[in-house]
Amino acid sequence: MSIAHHRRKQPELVRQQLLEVAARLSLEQGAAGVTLDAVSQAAGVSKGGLLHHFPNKMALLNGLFDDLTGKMERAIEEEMRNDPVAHGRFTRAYLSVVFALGEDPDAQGWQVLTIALLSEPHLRERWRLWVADHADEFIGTDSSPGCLLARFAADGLWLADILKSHDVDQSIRQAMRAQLVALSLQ
Amino acid sequence: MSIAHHRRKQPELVRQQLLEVAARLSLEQGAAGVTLDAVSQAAGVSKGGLLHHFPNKMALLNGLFDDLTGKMERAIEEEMRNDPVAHGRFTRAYLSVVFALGEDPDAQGWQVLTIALLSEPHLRERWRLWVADHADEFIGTDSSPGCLLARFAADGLWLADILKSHDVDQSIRQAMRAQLVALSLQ
DNA sequence: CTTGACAAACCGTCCAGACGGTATCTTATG
DNA sequence: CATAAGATACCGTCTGGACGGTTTGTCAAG
Repeated sequence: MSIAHHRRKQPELVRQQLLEVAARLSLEQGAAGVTLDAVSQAAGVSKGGLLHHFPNKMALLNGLFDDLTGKMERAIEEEMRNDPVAHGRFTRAYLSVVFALGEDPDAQGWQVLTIALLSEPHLRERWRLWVADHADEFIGTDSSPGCLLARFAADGLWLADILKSHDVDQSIRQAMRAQLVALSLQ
Repeated sequence: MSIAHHRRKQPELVRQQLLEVAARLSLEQGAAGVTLDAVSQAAGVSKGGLLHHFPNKMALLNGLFDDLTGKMERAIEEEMRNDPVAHGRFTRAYLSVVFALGEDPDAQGWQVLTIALLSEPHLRERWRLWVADHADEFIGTDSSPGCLLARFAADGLWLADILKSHDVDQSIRQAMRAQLVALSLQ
């Protein structure tokens, strides 16, 4: 009986807090660091509390996946609304979002997704479905080799951001982005 | 006291076998499937035998890393030897190796590396060093934005191969490669 | 007073690594 | 060359701890 037991109940807030903490832990300590004990403790909630919101660990990971892909979904839609050119519209939105990811220091929750993604075969499958759905939806405008290549390059940059493996100068970064946008139009 | 205890001793062979099995397990069951018990059993070696070759689990993972980056290293050097043009030579070799990876069905051991890489912070650091070393070594010939972009795109394709997230037609694949080679020359 | 939102103790399993041993190989010495 | 003396390559069991999940209890709000 402590803290959360006596404070005003805000289940949605606690749920969000749990997801946030899970993401942070996965970044700092690797996917292996995401244990029910660690997450619940870091979120200031008991293990039972965590399991009340997510009945098992996979539910927690799925929650993370839904949360993050949901945000990505909305960000992409937002970008697409401001793009008058049909051809390659999805690809350019994708570029915007991915590039922004690397520049926003507190967007690390996204990066965590990729890591968990690769570790968990189940989430790999969900990601494959996500990609297939979008490739299908925008097959008319974004299936050219140029678009595909641009998205692959963005993924590569994403990976580099996650691993912090390259130190890319900001101006070069922008030049690369311009080149990829050009690719999406060809 | 069985099998390997009575057969002629072949430490190097056993060591190789252990690495191979570890890679296979990681692919089939995810990183969590790489336990000392599972690896030793699948390799036909006792747990003690495994721990004789690799004093702890991290040593095993490091062994995997060394083995795979070593192979990659040699493959790249081989490719570079056959390339007369200095500018972008490393990048083109990198492209060759990465593209070949996705086409060779039994090169899946490589893919496992990436997964373990992202999961383990320690290996992430080692990978960062590997990249930094090579970027440094070929700074004179392969540091142009075009080269960087080409390598990022290759990484993205690599990721797609691992996740099996995209179904890229073989002819499109080759067209993309040609375009990336052109980028490495500009 | 019922129900949702937690707490806290507990359980079974799995896993990394330690340990004490045994079999085979290598090397040095007589 | 023979062989003793180690060094090296394994075997198989045990343990302590971590981790996912369950159960039971508690409190606050409606």
